[in-house]
Amino acid sequence: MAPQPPTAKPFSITPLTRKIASFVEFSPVEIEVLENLQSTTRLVRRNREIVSEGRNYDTLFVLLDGIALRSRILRDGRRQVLNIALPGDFIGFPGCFFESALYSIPALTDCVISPIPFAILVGLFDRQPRLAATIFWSFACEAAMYAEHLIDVGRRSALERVAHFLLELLTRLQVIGLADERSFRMPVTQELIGDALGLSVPHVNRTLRQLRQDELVRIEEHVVILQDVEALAALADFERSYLSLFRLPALVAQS
Amino acid sequence: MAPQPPTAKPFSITPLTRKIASFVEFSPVEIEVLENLQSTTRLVRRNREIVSEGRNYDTLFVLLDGIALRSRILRDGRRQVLNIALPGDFIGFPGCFFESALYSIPALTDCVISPIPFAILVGLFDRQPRLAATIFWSFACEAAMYAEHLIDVGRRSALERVAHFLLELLTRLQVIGLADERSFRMPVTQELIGDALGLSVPHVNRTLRQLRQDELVRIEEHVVILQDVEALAALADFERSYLSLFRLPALVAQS
DNA sequence: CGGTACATTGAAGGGGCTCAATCCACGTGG
DNA sequence: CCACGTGGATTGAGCCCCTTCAATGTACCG
Repeated sequence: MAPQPPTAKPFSITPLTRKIASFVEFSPVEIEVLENLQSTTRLVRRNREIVSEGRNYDTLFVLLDGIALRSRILRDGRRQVLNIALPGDFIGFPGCFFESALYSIPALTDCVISPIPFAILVGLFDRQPRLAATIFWSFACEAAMYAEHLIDVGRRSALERVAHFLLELLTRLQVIGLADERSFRMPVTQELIGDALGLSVPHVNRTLRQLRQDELVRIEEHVVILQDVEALAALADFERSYLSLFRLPALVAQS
Repeated sequence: MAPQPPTAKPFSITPLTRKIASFVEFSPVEIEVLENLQSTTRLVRRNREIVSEGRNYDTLFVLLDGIALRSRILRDGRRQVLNIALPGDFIGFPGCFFESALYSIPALTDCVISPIPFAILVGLFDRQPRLAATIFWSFACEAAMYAEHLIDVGRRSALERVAHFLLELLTRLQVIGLADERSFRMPVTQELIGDALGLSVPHVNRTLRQLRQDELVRIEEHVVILQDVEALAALADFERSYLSLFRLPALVAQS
């Protein structure tokens, strides 16, 4: 599905564990608990919904493999893609904390997910506070992505938006070892980009052409190549701190 | 600052307590713990910053009185207002969970705030899991507001955006007893609305004029009157469930 | 009385949309 | 092996929503 991760890890380590453990040093016991949380798995086929807007859930899910979207369809058919869920992400926040899910989560590719009942998650706060705090933090990180996305759509031009969108994807995929220095593989259609950024398909097309002509981005056969990451970051005013500079270590040490 | 709350409560109850207790039935002990969290207060003057982007914090804050903004200023001076913080809201999520705050939080009016150290918040998960879960949920609610805001800016017209924005404010203010059936008092400038919704000031002006001509909204002397809430909700496709229909009771019962 | 903050209005322009046609790769069934 | 359908990319023409720039009005305030 993507380039191999740069660092080899034991095959039993899931993307969630890898992501979370890349920030905090966990004990073997904590790692084991974390892995056990993900022991039940389920396969969801491409284009089916992992979560459906309006239905009621009493589990969260961890996305173990594949890519999913969080999206809302408006009455008149317009669609807004809120976010893209990558391996290691929790699915169901914040929607699942409501009586009925606020958004749908369709699988963009075949997905392997692992349900985590609320009750277990809540119990974690007692028995594994460091783990709980880490999971808790990951929700804060997701909220920060929404906020950053909001700035994107509210105050940036189409060119800046697309650049920012691709840079965020690159950075997030790098964290979980699914992207190399400047490229990644993902079935991003222009319709998807448009629905994420509030643009029409024709205009996404023209914007991508512009980026191609400026030799900044190439998309070929579902492989996205950011030819000049520096220039793109300058263009989009991209600050990666909201994806990495979190203060979990301090938080956890205090508890 | 606004119409009187519809239900009389003991004067010692803070807006946070009132808001949280409106969803879940708490014991007297829990109420007391919740109140004690807010025993230290600080006054922040209008136009000063409660939180400054880039600085480091080890407390969250509860907004006890007044109105604050969460916002980001881009390099070229464009501003995006992410959200409006009302009495009873937590301030500092998600920004304060990062090494340096991601956004600034300027006080729109004089504000009374109460700092809550991270350490205490984390400790709460042990000793008062119901309270902790409730606070936890309020973060989910905030994330949902970001997502809803994103849909607004990404896929709705200026008219729909303004209508949705005002409806959300009305609903949130009603929850804390600061709005009556169809109006509230708040110093919303057209610049603020524009920066929240990704619109220019002149266009906000024209949009408001349209709403006024259609006899849907009047803004006079900082008092916002939604003359026809039903029609506005239909226009904006406003669904209040993301502000109220949360499933905390079930969550807490399980723990 | 001048300064500041905000609302209002007009003119002109552009960024992005809508509508529509075309093209291409791919899969599927006859 | 070809015909056909489908999903997606691409391109063009026309236009409109919203922006930018600029001027004016109007409170309020030290």
